[in-house]
Amino acid sequence: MRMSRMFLHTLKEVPQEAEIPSHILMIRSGMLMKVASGIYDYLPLAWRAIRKAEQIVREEMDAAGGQELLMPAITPAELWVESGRWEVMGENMFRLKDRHKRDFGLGMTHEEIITDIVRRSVRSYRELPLILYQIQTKFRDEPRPRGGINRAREFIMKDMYSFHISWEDLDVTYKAMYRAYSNVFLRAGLDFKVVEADSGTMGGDECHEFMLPSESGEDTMFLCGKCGYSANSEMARFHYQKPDDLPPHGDPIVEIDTPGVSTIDDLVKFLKRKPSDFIKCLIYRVDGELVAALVRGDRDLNETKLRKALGAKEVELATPREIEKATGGPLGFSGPVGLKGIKIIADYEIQELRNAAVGANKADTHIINVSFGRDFEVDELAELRQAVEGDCCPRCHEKMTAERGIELGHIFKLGTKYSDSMKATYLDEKGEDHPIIMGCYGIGVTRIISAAIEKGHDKDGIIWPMSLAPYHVVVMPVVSSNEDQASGAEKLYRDLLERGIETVLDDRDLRPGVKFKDADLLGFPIRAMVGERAIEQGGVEIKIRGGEKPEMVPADKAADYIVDYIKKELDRLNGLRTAQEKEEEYVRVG
RNA sequence: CGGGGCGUAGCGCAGUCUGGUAGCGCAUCUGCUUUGGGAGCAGGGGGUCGGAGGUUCAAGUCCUCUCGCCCCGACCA
Repeated sequence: MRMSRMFLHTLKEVPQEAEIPSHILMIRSGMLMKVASGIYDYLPLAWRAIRKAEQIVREEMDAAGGQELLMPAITPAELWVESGRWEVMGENMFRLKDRHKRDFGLGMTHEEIITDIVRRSVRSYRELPLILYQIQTKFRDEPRPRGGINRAREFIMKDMYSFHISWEDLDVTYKAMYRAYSNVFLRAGLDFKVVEADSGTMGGDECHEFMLPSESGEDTMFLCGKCGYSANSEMARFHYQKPDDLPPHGDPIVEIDTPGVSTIDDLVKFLKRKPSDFIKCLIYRVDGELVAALVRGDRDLNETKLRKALGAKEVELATPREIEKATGGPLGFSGPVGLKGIKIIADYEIQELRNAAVGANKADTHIINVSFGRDFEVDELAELRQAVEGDCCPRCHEKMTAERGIELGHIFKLGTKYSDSMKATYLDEKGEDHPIIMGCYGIGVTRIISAAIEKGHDKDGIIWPMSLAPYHVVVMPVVSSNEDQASGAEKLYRDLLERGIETVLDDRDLRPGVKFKDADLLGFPIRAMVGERAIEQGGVEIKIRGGEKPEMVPADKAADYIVDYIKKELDRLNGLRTAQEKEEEYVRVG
């Protein structure tokens, strides 16, 4: 590609819409253009990188026994109604009607569609296991798109689904996917971590997230440096040690006026006490029933833990009216003292509290000097609070660290959630009917690109891993109007093209500085320069993006040098993959 | 959905408080000079000031409504 003909518009200034490095650089480098919030044009350079990521994913999925297909993006409501997710997906789903007023949703994930395919075709246990996947544009009307293509409303995703006769068989594929996912990210040069996660509205059992540690990430993960325990913030448990002796109960409880003071922040100022001296009393609707959940004032309640502790399907904060009905007081003044007719569940820490302040279940009133066990009891103690940095590992009791991360992929054991509701069954050897056991596995393909830039950049621009770079090398005559330089560069350019190297020739008649800046911004892994110095010495200056000083290579060896370097670098990334494969045994399906 | 901020040329911004002929930098076009890290000079083009209504002799500026975008939070297959 000649840069004089390339559709490329780089920006010198930081676009006002962008905040995180990958978003800024994708716009500045002319890869990305916003069409609407969370909706982007992928311009030629971005598209080349995306296609490379896709290809890596495709190769690894095929190697792990997957078969690629393509499902529609426009999906009929009936299928979603069958699984119950037409409601569950709520406003996250883009919806439309056809001319006959029939309801459709734009695909945000395809469990329903694939389950429909399988139930209409698979009859026998002999056809299982089966692994199908697609790489396709997904649509999600995110409440808040952010970070450019990191969290977009339209994005490219690989979604894979597996079908089994048993949980044991699902395990085999799950492990194979775990490995295939690791391979994908290693080849993309991404140093990922795997964490336990909650399956949320996907339903199902075990699941893992593949995370790229990054400041720009939206998720927090908890990691134990000693035993390797890792979990996302939703799932992260911790070791709770009850103190051996607690201070004695203090003065008797007293009601005090707290006019209009209802948040912990305001109470801290009003009563001049620490946040940890308060008890947060949250009223939840748990599968239709109201429950009071207690955590210390400085803690956040983890709804996933609450849901699990109560063995419930759904937990949601109660409405102000429900709170009033349950406690007799308005929102912001709930407390456990004297609270009757409602189940109370508390975080373990609550039992340590003495002389705490709580809501009095009436307007503008709080109670102080409250002690657990003396002034109130609870129905149940459980781990309800969110883990924080410094909590101890639930397995080995070592201190854990917290780190931000970008979710690159997610694998789930679904079980029979969809096969039950949509009646996808197979016949076993005895001719008996059973629901098919399912797994599902997603990778954010476009997110691989933003993540790679998030990790691979410096003050001058992008530093692509060889495996994702839109082009491997830029050949640059330093002064295009100089005939020797132009013809030297042209020759190298043609040599490289002939040898199948993805090359651009910066033949634009611009000042050298502009071309250098663009080359750095666009992040080509290799820059081959033919300038005055090179011509004098009969060589080509070769500079590795992100590397040290350029190296002068004899002109007749330059193409070899570049070809070798690219091969070595791609081999290195592939080598990470095979090296890790040897470390662990795993079973490959297919 | 709650809180905060912003919409003025393709991009980045000033002008809005205090109403009076719409500006700057970058980009772009023409010419000349220049050429190893975002050149210089000269000349040119480009705007329904997000939209609608109102106040006023006069609105980018004041008032009302509305749309869009960004950030924090809630949410997140």
